[in-house]
Amino acid sequence: MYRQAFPMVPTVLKEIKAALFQGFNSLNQLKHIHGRLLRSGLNQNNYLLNMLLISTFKFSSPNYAERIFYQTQAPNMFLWNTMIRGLVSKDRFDQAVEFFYSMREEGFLPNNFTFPFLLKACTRLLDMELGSKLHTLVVKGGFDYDVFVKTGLVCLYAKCGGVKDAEKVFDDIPEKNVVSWTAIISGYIEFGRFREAIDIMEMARAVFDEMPEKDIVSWSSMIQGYAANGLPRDALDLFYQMHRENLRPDCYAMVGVLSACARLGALDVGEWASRLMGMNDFFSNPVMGTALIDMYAKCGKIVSAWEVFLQMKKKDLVVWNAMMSGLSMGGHVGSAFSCFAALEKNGLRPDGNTFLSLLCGCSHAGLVAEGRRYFYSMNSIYSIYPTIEHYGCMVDLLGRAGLLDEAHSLIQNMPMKANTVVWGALLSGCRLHRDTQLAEHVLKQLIELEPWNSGNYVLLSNIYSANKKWADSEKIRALMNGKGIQKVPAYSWIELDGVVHEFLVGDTTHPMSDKIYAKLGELDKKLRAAGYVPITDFVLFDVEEEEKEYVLGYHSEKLALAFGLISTRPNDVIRITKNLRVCGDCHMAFKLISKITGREIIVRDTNRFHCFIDGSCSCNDYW
DNA sequence: CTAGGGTTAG
Repeated sequence: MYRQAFPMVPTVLKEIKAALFQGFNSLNQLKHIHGRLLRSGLNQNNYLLNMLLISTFKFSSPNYAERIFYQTQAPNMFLWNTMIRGLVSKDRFDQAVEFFYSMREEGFLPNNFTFPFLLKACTRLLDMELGSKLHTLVVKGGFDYDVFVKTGLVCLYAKCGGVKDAEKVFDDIPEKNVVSWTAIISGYIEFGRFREAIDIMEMARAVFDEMPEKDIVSWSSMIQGYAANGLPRDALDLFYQMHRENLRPDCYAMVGVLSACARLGALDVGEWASRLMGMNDFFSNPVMGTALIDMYAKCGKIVSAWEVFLQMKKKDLVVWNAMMSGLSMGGHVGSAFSCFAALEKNGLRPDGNTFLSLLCGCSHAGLVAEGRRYFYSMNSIYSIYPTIEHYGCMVDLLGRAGLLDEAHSLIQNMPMKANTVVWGALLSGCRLHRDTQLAEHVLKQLIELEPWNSGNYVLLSNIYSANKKWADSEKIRALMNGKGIQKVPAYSWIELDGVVHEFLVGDTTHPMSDKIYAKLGELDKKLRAAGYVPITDFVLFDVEEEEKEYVLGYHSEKLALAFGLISTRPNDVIRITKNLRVCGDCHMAFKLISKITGREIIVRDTNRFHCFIDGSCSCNDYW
């Protein structure tokens, strides 16, 4: 049917404008309006087209947006900017940059609105070459004064340049605002991934304390930064402070605090924090759900983790991986295997992390054959190349099972250079199976890779002593002392009423120290009566000879346990977290203590969970 | 029409 376009324009224009202002409920509705625009001859009205484009990106249809754009005869700056912004918002960074080049070919110069989008694309692409060019263009175009543009540059340098460059741009911003302040904080935090985290967080904190105005983004960035950079207690402190200042956490702050709780094993805090939000937020947002699952799993409450997992509406691969990793750590390997099968049925493809969870689960359960099968299937079925972490898991698996030669030859044949994690895994195997000869070789590798780590020297010298090679033993001691090497202290902590109590070996600084030691004395009597003898044969344990028995009695996990026993009600479960692996002597003592006291004790070490109930442990003494 | 923030594994 032929329609005369012109006379209809005023009414159609009104309708289309109304529709555009109102927004659309579906992409089809949008396409319908686009059709009307085309038929009415208004399809070259850039103002209307721009509104249409923005809506199209809202519906996640960058391809359709492109079609609209290419039908436009004379796109103006607004349209170019909207396209670039839209593509960036859909993570199509390469395409955004291509659009930028076409734009310049068409004779348009980027303006102050173009640069922030472009800089973001550039940042995400980690393309510093393009970044430098953009910086030059910014200066040439005279957009140097613009806070928005400058903040984009701060982010660029922070992510793919260096903090120094980021600082230079930041200092130069004439009128800084919350966003630019937060950008430089994020820059420090980002940098913490490569450098000494503690210093970096101190720098970030200095800026945070100094900034004139903070908003939820600044708070959650700091919280997340603490959590991710090994300072989860500071993350909690800051979260509490934010709460005291009556700022409601949003999903980013929530993810940050849950991640901190997961690292600390602080279940009560985690549950309290999660209740500050509606449960639906966790079920509908995969990132939040993952954080909650991980928190529950790492705090040993796997049932709750599973419940969250079941209720989540959209489960992406990360959600599955977190669940599987939690199951593996908790010793529920069979469930992790089932998850793996279910994941594929749900149309997802496993990635490297999926296999790390599986291999870690096999390792804890001693399932050598299954582990080998998964490991070799990575390449042959899924075309995933094992990384050094996968090799580390395999060495761990084989080493625990006593297949030390196979583990060693795996290291020698792997396509990359072994790191300390891999050698460390083999060393654990040597320790478990009392192979001092191989351990000697491993320790030499470790000393080469980390000459600052005292433990390696102590162990090697112990081995020499055990083999009566006194001169060698003495040489190693001298070498170590000459370098002024210090030990990494082991510590354990326990959470009570939202407060984290920390203990070092032989710690006497806790306010209840007297009672704790009294309790330990009482326990020791009962233990010895029950037939416990301290294990002091520790050639392959990093314990100084003369202090062995003394130290064993006051290991950090024992102090935390004694404190837990006197500070909780008789039937409460005691949850302890340790920054290193739980020691063999403590493990034996804890089993007996769980029987003597009738308590359930859960210890999370760097590696796995140990649930002590009625005299036995969930790891079956295999860890 | 603009800039800053997140999860598993390390």
